[in-house]
This record gives sequence, C-alpha cells and structure tokens, in this order.
Amino acid sequence: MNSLKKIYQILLKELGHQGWWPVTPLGNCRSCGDSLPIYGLKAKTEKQKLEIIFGAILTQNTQWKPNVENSIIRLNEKNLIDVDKIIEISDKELGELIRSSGYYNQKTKALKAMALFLKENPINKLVKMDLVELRKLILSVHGVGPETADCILLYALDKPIFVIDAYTKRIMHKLGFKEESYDDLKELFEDNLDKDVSLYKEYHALLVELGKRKEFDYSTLLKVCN
DNA sequence: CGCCAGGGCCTCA
DNA sequence: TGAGGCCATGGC
Repeated sequence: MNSLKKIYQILLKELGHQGWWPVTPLGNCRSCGDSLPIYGLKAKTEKQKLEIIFGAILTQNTQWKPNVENSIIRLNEKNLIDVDKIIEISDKELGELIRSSGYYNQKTKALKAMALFLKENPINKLVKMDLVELRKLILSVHGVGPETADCILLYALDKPIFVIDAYTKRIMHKLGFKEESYDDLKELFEDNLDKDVSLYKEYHALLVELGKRKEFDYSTLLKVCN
C-alpha cells in the first residue's frame, strides 16, 4: 500500500467518517422547523445536486458553519434551489439572502452565472459528457475556479476528481511532498488512489478536518511518508 | 481587537 | 505564470 492510501487509513481511523457533502434531506416538513443540510446523506435528486453546486460557490474562502449553512437554509425556505428562480431573482434580494456567506456581491454574480450556465447545460446532460471537456466547461463559468469546479464534479456529479484546497496543500507540504501547483497535487492523489468516487469524497473531507485540528499529532502520518 | 475560514478575479510585471 | 490587492461575514 502506498503512502497516500496509508494516510487515508490513518485519518479515517483517527477522525472518523465525515460524510461529505452536507445536503438538505428530502420531504421538507413545514411543521418540524427549518431543515438544515446534513452530513452522511446521498444527494439523490437533481435539486440536492443543485444545492451542492450552489453551496460549493458559497463556501469559497468561508466557513461552512454557520455562514454557508445559514444561506442554504434561507435559500431553501424560499424554494430558491432552482435554476429558473435564481435567474429571476434580483441581485439585491439574492445578495441579502446569502449575506452571511461573505463576499455576497461576488457570490451573487457567480450564482447567477452558474444558473444561466445550468439553464443551457442541465445537470442530466452534463453528467453524460466527457470528463475532461466537462471540467473545462464548468471552469469557464464566472466565479468558478479549480477547487469549486472539482467540488461540483466530485460531490454533485459523482465524477472521480480529487479536490485540492488550501488545507491539502499545507498538509502535503508538511508531510514532505514537493508538488506545488493545484494540478500537480491533484494528479498526485489521482495517480496513487483507485478511481473511487466515495474514497475521493471522504479523503478530501478528512484532509479538511485534519487541517482544522491544530493540535493533531502528525508523527504517525510522517512515519508512513518516509 | 486581530485573525482566519472548505477561493477566485483582475491587474501588472 | 505568478505575486499582490480586493472582496465581506461571523466566530473566537
């Protein structure tokens, strides 16, 4: 077993299953309060996949809890997890709803751009495309960079794409890996792991959780990297 | 009070 | 292509 696989085993054992990406459960029951996105659920419907796509934009350089979570709840309350409705709503009103996620002017534009994109390229059509072309296409949407595009591909469209983020870069450098660029790090993981969507999802979530834990003892991880 | 979060765009060499 | 400024809220 190679280092990348060993790191995964250690993190899974030490941190436990993360169950990304959080999604709002089906069958919103009005009488039982606001439904919030939950970890460990499978995104089954197109609406849930759309919620993940919007969430991927909203969480750019922002904490999920409570900032983005709150925005997702508010969008759901108004039934705005909907391509047409996001296109129709005014910038001002949308900006107010996602205010807690920060950068709300930029993110309003990004959500609008994504909605217009999805109007022309529905999710059920995207999933059938060639993966390399699909990634380029999603990257062409204004406000969507490498990490956001890859989150969408992995968590919303269930494509075997490994997501790299700031935590992953820091952690891998700390463990002695020399890859610097986003694409080199992405290839490192994809070349050394089985093309397993569930594994990719869980691995990235574990790296984020590890990155948040300042007190974590890296000695075991450093050992398997030698 | 300052720092940082599950980044990306624009500008300027 | 890479570095630097900018965007903005909420928790600690």
